[in-house]
Amino acid sequence: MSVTIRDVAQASGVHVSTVSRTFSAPHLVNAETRTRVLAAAEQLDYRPNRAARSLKTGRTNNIGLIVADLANPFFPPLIKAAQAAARRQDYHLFVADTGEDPVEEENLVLAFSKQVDGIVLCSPRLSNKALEKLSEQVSFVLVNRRIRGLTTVVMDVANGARAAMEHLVELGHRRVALVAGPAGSWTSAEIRKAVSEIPGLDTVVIGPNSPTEEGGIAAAPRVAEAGVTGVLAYNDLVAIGLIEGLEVLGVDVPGDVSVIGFDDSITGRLHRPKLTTVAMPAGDAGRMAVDLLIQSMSAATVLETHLVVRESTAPPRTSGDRGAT
Amino acid sequence: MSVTIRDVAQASGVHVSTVSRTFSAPHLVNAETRTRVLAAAEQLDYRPNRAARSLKTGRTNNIGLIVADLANPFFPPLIKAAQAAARRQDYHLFVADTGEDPVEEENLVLAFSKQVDGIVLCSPRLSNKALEKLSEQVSFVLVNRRIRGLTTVVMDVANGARAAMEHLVELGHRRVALVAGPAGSWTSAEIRKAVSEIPGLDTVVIGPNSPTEEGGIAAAPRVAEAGVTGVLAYNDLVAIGLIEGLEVLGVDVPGDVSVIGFDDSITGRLHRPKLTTVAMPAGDAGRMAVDLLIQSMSAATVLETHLVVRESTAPPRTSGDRGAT
DNA sequence: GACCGACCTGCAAACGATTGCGTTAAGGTG
DNA sequence: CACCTTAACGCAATCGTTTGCAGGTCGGTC
Repeated sequence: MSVTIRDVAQASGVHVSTVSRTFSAPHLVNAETRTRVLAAAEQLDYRPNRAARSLKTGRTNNIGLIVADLANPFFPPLIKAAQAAARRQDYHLFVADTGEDPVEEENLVLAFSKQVDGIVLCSPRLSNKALEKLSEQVSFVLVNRRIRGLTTVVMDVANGARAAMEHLVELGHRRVALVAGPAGSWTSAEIRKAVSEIPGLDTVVIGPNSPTEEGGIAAAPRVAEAGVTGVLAYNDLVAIGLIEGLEVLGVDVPGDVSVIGFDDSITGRLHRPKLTTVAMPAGDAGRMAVDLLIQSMSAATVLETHLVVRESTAPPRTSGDRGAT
Repeated sequence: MSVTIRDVAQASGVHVSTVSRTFSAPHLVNAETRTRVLAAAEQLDYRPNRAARSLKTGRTNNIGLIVADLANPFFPPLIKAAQAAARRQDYHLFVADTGEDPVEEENLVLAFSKQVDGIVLCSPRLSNKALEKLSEQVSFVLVNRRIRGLTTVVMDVANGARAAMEHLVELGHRRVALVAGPAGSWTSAEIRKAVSEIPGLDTVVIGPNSPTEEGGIAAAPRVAEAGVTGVLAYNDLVAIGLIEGLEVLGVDVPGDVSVIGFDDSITGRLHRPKLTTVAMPAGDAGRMAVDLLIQSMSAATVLETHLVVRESTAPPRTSGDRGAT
């Protein structure tokens, strides 16, 4: 049926072990023999059987990537970079999404565990305890979730949130809302904590919310009632939904209320008004996570974020002239 | 190290073959024995080794999904649905993107071929000949590319393009542009052909273009010079880029020029002006493609598209009153 | 000229599951 | 009671690689 190491051995007149070595330990085989074997392999179109290889070696050269929601524009750039990084080192990438469901998340980890060398877990919703237990079965690196003792790559959302709030303060806003993310979200908690520590700002927290456009729309009435002039949303999707919901309620952005998103996703970038947002290095995170996994290093990496000021923020009406000078 | 079928056999006092059968052919083993084996497996936390299984059986229970560009918002819903469909049948999904590069596309197919039971190839850029040759090495299903003899799932873009153009005609437009996609794109060719057959419409084709926002921006000057009042763009990203580019040139959408996109992606949905676009059943396509692959059926499936009229289209200035009645 | 590395290469036992075949026991039929 | 069928299970070969071990050859050194 398919061409095996044995066929190549026969064709080049050597033993199978020599063929094996020309691929996995070339320095152990004579240069001349090696070229002969490679020629035969080429001619027969031989391709090693990864199942057999991993059965013997215990390594699969596969890695798994689990995200909360593939359709959330935050993830595709991360996945793309992760895939490219994996491929560069001859690894293949399994991808799956949990639909924000912790149970499914655990099932996926378990399902992957016997078939990958490691897992990149993005924005996990499982408890610390559950994650620590799982880490005994399979090695993984966490993205945007920090747990002592586990390898992590996190983005500095706290700093991003501070920058966003400072931007609002500079524009003259004093009373602002934080439209938070889902309950189990580490980043949402980080943002919340960071924001609460900012002095001179009257902050009302609205949430938890679904991290989607619908979440933003649903939060709009509560934002409108809160009497705020500025909003930091959990992500771009929520920000956009919020803007849409506010529009329906007759509230103008950025005229009446300024809105800042999170992620700097393509959807936010192309939205009108152009979204002021906190840029997240999703691609860097994806790449680093798989590199750490493949080198099987343990580390706690922090990636910088930065504020991108565009058009969804402006001075509040009452102090408009101050910001317009 | 890890718990194998042998451990389970020992723990439950039966032969390994019986354990194997309780998992892969339960009806061949006595009910009582089966529960005993299952209990032991559960207690030992046994999980079958897929490498060993696929080595013996020749099947991997993996499938590969290759797309042109993971960051293009058209694909994530397709990937999400494909992954869900695969998972429902205990398959896992490899994902990779080619960056629109035919060479990388072929490399990926080859790299996957020994490790999957089949490949879903979305919007392939390879030649018919190359694809036919590859199909001898590994079975695949093509999405949005029709080739006789190969299993395909295509969306009826021709009909979508006709509906879009008819919409423009009804609004009073007579001279329109088609901002085409990349050179190797089957859908772009289909759209072009369909549009050329529409009577009573003066169509200028602009392209090929990169299927991205940048592609749209780059095409804007040529659209402005073409003296058209309506545009059908290759996809939402191009449409949005085009709108942005036109805006810079002082051309208003939809006031001066109407623009229609393709895909109905999230990015287009959230854009302002709300994008009139041809909705593509990406999720359906992803699901069907993996289902066809798993059932290893060959078929040529056509999925319907439909026009979604929103706010990026309006009557042309010169006959505005006609459309406004 | 005996001995010693350094290099290559062959041998064969694994890795963990699947599966055709053979054996045994139980039950049914005439 | 002899015979046959069926159900349940054990036996052992096998899938394609990897890798520790054991030669074998060759050139160089004392």
